[in-house]
Amino acid sequence: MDATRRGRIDGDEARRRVLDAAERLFYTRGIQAVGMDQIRDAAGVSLKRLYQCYPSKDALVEAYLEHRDRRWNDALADHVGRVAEPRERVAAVFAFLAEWFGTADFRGCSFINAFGELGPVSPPVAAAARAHKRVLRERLGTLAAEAGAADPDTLADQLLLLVEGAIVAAAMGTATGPAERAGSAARALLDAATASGPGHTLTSHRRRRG
Amino acid sequence: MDATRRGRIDGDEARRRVLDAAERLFYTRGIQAVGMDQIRDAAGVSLKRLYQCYPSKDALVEAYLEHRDRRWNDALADHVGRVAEPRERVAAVFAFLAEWFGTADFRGCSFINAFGELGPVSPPVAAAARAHKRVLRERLGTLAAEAGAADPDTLADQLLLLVEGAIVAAAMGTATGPAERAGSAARALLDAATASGPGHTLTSHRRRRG
DNA sequence: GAACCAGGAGAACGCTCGTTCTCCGTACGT
DNA sequence: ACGTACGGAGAACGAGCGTTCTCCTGGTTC
Repeated sequence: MDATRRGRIDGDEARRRVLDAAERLFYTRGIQAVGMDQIRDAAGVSLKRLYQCYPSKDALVEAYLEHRDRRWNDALADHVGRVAEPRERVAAVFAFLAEWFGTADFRGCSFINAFGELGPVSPPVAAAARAHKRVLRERLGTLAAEAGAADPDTLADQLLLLVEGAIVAAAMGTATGPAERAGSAARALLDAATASGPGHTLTSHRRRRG
Repeated sequence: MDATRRGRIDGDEARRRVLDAAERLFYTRGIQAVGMDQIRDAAGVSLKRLYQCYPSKDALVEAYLEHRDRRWNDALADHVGRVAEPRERVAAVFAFLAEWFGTADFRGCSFINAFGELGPVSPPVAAAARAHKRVLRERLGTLAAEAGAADPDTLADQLLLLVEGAIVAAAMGTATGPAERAGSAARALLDAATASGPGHTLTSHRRRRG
């Protein structure tokens, strides 16, 4: 068996194309709104092949969420990893959000959307969404601790609220510049949490009007 | 025609029961997951009557969102209205959230959920969700201005992010005590926004570890 | 009491969609 | 070159669901 053929596509290639198509469609239109036929059309594979790759729509949804989780976490880690200074690493989270919100096909958080859509009906979806957010919460906890917050747990939760809120507001268009607003709020909270705490860094960034 | 009969229920009574049942079911299980038959069963009316009250599922969904919007706004206004001191009125918003999150059937924000589920497919649902959030954003803007924020618009957006984030985190169970965490963050932001602003109230509430 | 009408119960219809099956062409092995 | 087995296209199947229709019961009116 050759590794790749022309005309008839390879198995791995098919899996990749199916997952790509599913991700784009599920994300932009919602999971229940897109049928397997549309995914087949977008992926350019036959229905038989599609079901060889993923035995059911549920399995495909699970793969979609897993893939999204990995890509999103990697992108965030990449953004944060480019910065060394602890306080700026927190800021990098919101810079990442700003960039993400500017994406053409941005439509909120796949996991919040999937949870709202299927959470009560599908335990796997609910679990995937919670797992995704748990990882994010832990990352924020690390950042808060590194930045010298007096109470990293509290700050981590507050940063999480800002991130979630910014994503939702960006998706619905209810706040102007949600990433920047969330970022400045995060900076203020970080200032307050480190000003009198034990890990005071003396690098006092003031906000514009503060 | 008598106002109320036994056995065969009145028209208004039917509308009320249908809307109540729809609200409970749509909210707890999601809109697409609930069929008209289930609403009929829960409301205890005939299918014919159901379609007399609401000519389609779409119309019922719209009525559901309208009703939820009014009830939620009224409850929030009630909570905030009991408090006079401007800074405490902001805090009352998060006290309201705390109470709401403690509700037995709490499952997040109907509008965020509906938007995630049907936003890309149903313009009316998207519009209703945006309208709901716009009202909330305006209320927060008023509260921020009353509290003497130097930049009420920025603070209003940040409070909105905290509220949205708290709701999402509460629904998914990703933060511990989201309402309280959001409330303390709001207090800190309010402090920072009024400390050097023109409308300084001198009522300086300090956070526990601040 | 008889005609009539409103309302209830649920069958029926048509459509969508997830999943499977059938048919056919085509590339590969001997 | 010929049989074979795999893959593609799409029909087919069955379930779910929004919506409508039918039938029947029971009350109201002359």
